[in-house]
Amino acid sequence: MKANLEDIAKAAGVSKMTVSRVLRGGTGFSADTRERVIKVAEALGYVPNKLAAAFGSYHSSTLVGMCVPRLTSGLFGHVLDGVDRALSRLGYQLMIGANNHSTKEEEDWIRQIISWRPAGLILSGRNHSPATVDLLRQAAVPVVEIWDLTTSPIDMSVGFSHYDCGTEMGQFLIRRGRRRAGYVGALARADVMGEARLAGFQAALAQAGMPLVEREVLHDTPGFYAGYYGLETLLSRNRSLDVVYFHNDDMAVGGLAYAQAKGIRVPDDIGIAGWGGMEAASILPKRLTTTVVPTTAIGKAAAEAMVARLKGQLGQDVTVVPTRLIPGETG
Amino acid sequence: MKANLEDIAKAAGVSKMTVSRVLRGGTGFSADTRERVIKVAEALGYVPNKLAAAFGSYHSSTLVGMCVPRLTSGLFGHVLDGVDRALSRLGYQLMIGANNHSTKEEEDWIRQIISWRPAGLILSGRNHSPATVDLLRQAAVPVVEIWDLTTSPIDMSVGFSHYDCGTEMGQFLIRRGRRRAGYVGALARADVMGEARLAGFQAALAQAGMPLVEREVLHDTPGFYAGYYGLETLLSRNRSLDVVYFHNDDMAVGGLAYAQAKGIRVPDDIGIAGWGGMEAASILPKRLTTTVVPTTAIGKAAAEAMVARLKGQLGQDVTVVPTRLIPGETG
DNA sequence: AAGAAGAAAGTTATCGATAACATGGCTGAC
DNA sequence: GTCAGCCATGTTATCGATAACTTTCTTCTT
Repeated sequence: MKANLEDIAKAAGVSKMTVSRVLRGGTGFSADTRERVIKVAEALGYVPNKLAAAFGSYHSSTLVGMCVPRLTSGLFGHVLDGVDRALSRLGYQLMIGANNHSTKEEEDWIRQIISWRPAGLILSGRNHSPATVDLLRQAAVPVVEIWDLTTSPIDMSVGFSHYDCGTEMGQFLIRRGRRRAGYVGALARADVMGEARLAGFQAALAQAGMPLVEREVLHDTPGFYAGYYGLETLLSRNRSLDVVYFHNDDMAVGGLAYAQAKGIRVPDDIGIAGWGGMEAASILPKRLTTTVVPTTAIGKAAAEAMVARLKGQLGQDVTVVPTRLIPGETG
Repeated sequence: MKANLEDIAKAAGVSKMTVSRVLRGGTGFSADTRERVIKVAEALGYVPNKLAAAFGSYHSSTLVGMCVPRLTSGLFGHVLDGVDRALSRLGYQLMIGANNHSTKEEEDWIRQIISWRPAGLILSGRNHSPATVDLLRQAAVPVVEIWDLTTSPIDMSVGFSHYDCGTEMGQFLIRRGRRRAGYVGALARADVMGEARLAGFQAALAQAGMPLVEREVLHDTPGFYAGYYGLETLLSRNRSLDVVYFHNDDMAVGGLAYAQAKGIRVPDDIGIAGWGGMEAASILPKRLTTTVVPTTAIGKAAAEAMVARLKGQLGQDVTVVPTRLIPGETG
């Protein structure tokens, strides 16, 4: 890595500062100078040093950190994509991390990231360790919390209410005549937002005077297998259930597979509802009853809120994105 | 962000350099000094400035860049996860980008990333623009290319042969008695590696004296819908096919759904084979015939090769990871 | 007891870009 | 004709940590 501003300056017969101004596309130089500098920079194969730029002035970092629960989650893949598309177009770089649903791991990650003096951070979830909140406040870095909206944000936030998702689905299933509901989840302590959906679901049942008949929460990745075996466990305990709400679509599809394998008719014998809106769910023989989350839009909105803040514009502090309940044919 | 090395040095009554040595866990200080410095650093809530560290010395960057084709790909989500787990444990940070199967976008991304002087880069694929190769050579940055192994690497590489995947599947299907094969793919020009699988597949057919009867390549995301409509198109052109090889599992599952919807029996009327090993495929009523790719292992191996290089150890330049053909019940 | 060897510090220069301020030349208004 | 004011530029200081030396102080050997 050879050429720096000084080399260009010498070759073009101007000062470093003028080169800097030209290359950043500012003002304060003639068209003639501009052309000369750009030509020289290209000839020397100049590669800017953002390390130096960001270090020298606290305003010029183009680094944005983003922390998701798991990198293998299909939903968050789309959120990440939405963020990346919006940010990279504007010249920002994305640093990612996974917290595995642990506030401790999130704190460790933030400690690392903060030391890079990022322009902003995007976090998923509202659950942070006290040390994390301290750290963020001290660093005075813009923060967008995405995914959940139920509590008050640190700074900005983009998302929806998981509780409301659960309530809406509960009410829908009751309207469809379901009376004996069960729930299959995963990672109870860790995934606060899954718990919020369950709480909303139970609230809807309670308001209609029904209990949650049975629940099973596995200590496993919330995927197909967990759904399959979760439903098996639930039904082995109680055959009278007429609908099961799953932690997410992956698990619901697993449950569907179990029902099919055992000759249990869906939705006649039992209803099945998921959450999240995985792509696969929409092309099953029977469309899954679920709640679709606008993942890419959340990512895009988060990136835009961040950029607005960085540009000093007055952005919205809380952005609510609508989820959509898909009636489907399994509920 | 207040405290820096100097503040700690003053408060502890030592020099900046000593503080630096202590906090980096080097040598050259007494146990007494060490304790004092660490206590002061904690009291002041010191957050290191990696920007300054990386800028000041070219050896201390802990930034690794990784570029994948699409962030929404389930397979690459797992690769990313493997890389992240291995790297973050060692204190490295991951900067990501997506190239959307375009060497131009990859080049743009690399240009951005290089200006952060990363310790290393992980790229997916072997197809790079000449300018990219130049840039990488000039920057003298360690590079791990993952995913495909068929051509000679820039630096290090981790992956397998897509061509061989295709050949193996072709031979397998022939052994199962298939004679009239079709192919459904997507994004032909862009996804070089999908094309390599097809080439291998065709080579296997040719060696057995069979042609590829029919092929359909959609200009669409290689997902469920593309598979569904791809098979529909293929069969509308030629009903005599007895097996169809799909670009990936997502598309194969879409094809499976189409067959089911139209009452076409699988594997009796037609065989279906995919590639990649998506989780969902393994729990379908009939296990999908496919090739499983060890995604997480590839990520882990790539990260380890990178770290070995960064630590000056002599690592393997080419790591071959085995793929596994799953016979399944649809082929 | 003198000198060598090594541990525990301190000093100085440096990385590359940018902010903030300083300068010099030209234009236009009165 | 003069001076305000703007434009194009140059100068200087600075960000925080680290590499490479240098210095000081022990300790051990012969």
